[in-house]
Amino acid sequence: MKKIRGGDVRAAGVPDGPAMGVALSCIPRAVKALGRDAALERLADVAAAPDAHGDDEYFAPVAQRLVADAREAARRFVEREAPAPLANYCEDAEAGALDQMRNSLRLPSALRGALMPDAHRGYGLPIGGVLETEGTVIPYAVGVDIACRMKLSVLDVEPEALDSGAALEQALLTQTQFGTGAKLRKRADHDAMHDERWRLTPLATRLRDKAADQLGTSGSGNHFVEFGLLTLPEADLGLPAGRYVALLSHSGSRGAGAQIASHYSKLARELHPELPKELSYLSWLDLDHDSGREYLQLMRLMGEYASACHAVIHERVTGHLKAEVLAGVENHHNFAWTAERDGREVVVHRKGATPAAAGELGVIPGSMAAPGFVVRGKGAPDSIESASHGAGRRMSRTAATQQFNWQMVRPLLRERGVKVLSAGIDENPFAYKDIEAVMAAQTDLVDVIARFDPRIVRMADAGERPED
DNA sequence: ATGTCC
Repeated sequence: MKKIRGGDVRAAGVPDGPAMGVALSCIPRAVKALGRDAALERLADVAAAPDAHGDDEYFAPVAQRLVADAREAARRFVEREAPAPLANYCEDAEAGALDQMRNSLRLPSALRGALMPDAHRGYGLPIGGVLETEGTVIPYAVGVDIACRMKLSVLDVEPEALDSGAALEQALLTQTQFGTGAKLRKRADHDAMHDERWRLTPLATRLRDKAADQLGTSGSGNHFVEFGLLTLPEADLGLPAGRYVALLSHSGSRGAGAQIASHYSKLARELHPELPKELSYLSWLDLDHDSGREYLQLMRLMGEYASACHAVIHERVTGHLKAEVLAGVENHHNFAWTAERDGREVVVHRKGATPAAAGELGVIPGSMAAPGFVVRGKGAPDSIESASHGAGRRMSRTAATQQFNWQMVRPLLRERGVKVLSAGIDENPFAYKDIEAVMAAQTDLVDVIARFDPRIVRMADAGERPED
C-alpha cells in the first residue's frame, strides 16, 4: 500500500499549516480501519465541511483544528477588492462622516451600509450610519450610549395646560434628574433590574448597583424630557385626530451602558492590532467567540435598562400630574439587531438611526425649538429599513458653545413659545440642521403621522441660565 | 454619551 504523504493530505483539501500535522497524525488509525482510499475520501469530506464533522470518529481533531483556524483567519483584517455597497441619503454629508461610512464598508464582514440624512462625524461609524455585517458585532457601530432611545406618551391632559405651564413645569422639576452622576433620591425599581444577565460577567455584576441608583434618570448633552403639543391630523395610534399634550424623553443606558461600551470597544481594539489606524475604532467582536456573544447579551440588557429608565421617568411625571397615558411610541436608535438570514447570522447596527421596517413606529425629534415627528416606517430595503434619528448637528458642541449665548437664542424660543428649564448652550436650536429638510430627504423611508412641538423642555443644567 | 483614564 502506497504510504500517505503530505501531498495526498493537501489534495484532500487540508491546507498547509497546523491542520496538516493533525491530519497526518490521525491517518494511521483511519487507514487501519477504513483502508487507504476510503480514509482519504473521508478526510476530504471532513476538510470540505469541518463544521459538520466536529465529532468524526477518525478526523474530529482535523475538523476542530480547521474550524479554529478559520475563525482565527476571519479575525484578521484583509483588505477586500471592493467595498460593500452604500446607499447614501445624506446629500450634504460632511467629508468626515462619509469617510467613516466608507471605511466601515471595507471591513471583511460588511455586507452593506446606509447613511441617514442627519449624518455627522462620530467615532468609528458616523452618527446616522447603518451597517450590516455577517458574524461580527462592532461596539463603536452601536455607540457609546448603548440603547439610547426615544419614548413618547400621549396624555389625557388638555392642551391649554401647556399655556400657563406651571403644573407641567413642576412635574419636570420635581420628577426628573439630569446629569452625569444623577440618581434618584429614592431608588426606583423595575423588572429590568432583576434580569439574570446582570450576573453574566464580573463587569455587569459590578455595574448593577450603579445602574439601580441611576434608574429613572436622564444623562447630559442631548438628553431631554419635555412636554409639547402633539398634532395628529388623522386618526392613528389608536387615537382620534386632534391636538394632544405629550411627554417626550430622550435618554440611554447611563453610566452602566457607557462602561460596557468602553470595555468591549477597548477589547475589540486589542483583538485587532492589525487594523489600519483609520479602521481601529471599527474593531469588531466575532459572534462565535465569547467576547461577541457577551457584548450582544449585555447590549440587549442595556436595551432593557434604557427602556426601564424611560418607563420610570414617564411613570413619575405622569403620576405627579395624575394623568392617564392614552398611547405611546418608543424606539432605540443606538443598537444592533441580529437576524438569521439564509443560515447566516446577520447584524444590523444602527448608530443614531431609527428602525423603520414597514409599519414600525418611531419618534424623530428636531430640537428644543423645532418640531419632532412620529413616523411609521416604509421598510425601504436600500436604507436597511432605517431613517434619521433627529435633525443632526449642524456644528460641533465646541463650535456651538463658542458661537452662541442664550441672549442670542431667547428671541427664537419666545417666538416658538418654548420654555427651557435648563440646557447647555451647545444644544441650542441653531446648532442643529433644519429638521424639515431632513424629513424631506427621507420621504421614501418613513411616513409622518404626527407632529410634536416642544413647549416645556428640561435638559442637563450646564450652568448658564436659558431664561433671564 | 461617560463619576469624561481602573
